[in-house]
Amino acid sequence: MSWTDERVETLKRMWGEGQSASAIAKELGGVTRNAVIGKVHRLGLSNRNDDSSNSSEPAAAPAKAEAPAPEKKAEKKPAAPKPDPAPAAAKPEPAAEKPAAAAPQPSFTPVPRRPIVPAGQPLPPQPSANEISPEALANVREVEKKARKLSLMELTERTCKWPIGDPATDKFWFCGLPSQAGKPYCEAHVGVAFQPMSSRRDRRR
DNA sequence: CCCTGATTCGC
DNA sequence: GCGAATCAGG
Repeated sequence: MSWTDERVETLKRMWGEGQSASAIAKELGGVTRNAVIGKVHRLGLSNRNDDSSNSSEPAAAPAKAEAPAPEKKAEKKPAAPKPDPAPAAAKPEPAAEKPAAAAPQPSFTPVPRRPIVPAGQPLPPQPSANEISPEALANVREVEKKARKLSLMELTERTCKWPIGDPATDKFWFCGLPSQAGKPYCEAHVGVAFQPMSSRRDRRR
């Protein structure tokens, strides 16, 4: 498969939507996520540094006498310090108001909403606390019906640790569904626990 | 172990 | 330009 205009377009669209490279690769077919990532980089889509007024200087501009250091086999420490300015917060979607009055409420509301204050100017927004998409909440209710109802001891690295019920009674258990990679919750619960998903551009490497 | 994106480098 | 291999992190 080659990168036709159409395929590139799909790539751009999905990447812009915050889709993962593997998801995009799956959608396109015939390519691996590596291929997608590679393409994304070549297209200059990886970082949101759309510096329109920038035409030269990739990153490290050798002022004058810069030690070339060919270094054919740079195994470790390529050394590429790049200042990463705070990413501007993006607003995924407006979301509705009070989608579910009788939400499950895991007793301690694990909703670590990300502040993300773009050291900028006014900061008037101050959105009204929660803004979870109705679908997400509906999904959660659905998911909790088919929770595996695991006990604390049954939880593993890959089980959703979203608590359900009242810890003070026997009517308490954990979701237990397959958790998302690296996350403590399953997909549905990740959806209500975390809003953003794509602002992870801070690699020190 | 699962996943994510980032980077390198032979082709 | 391409993408597998590898790396780094969650």
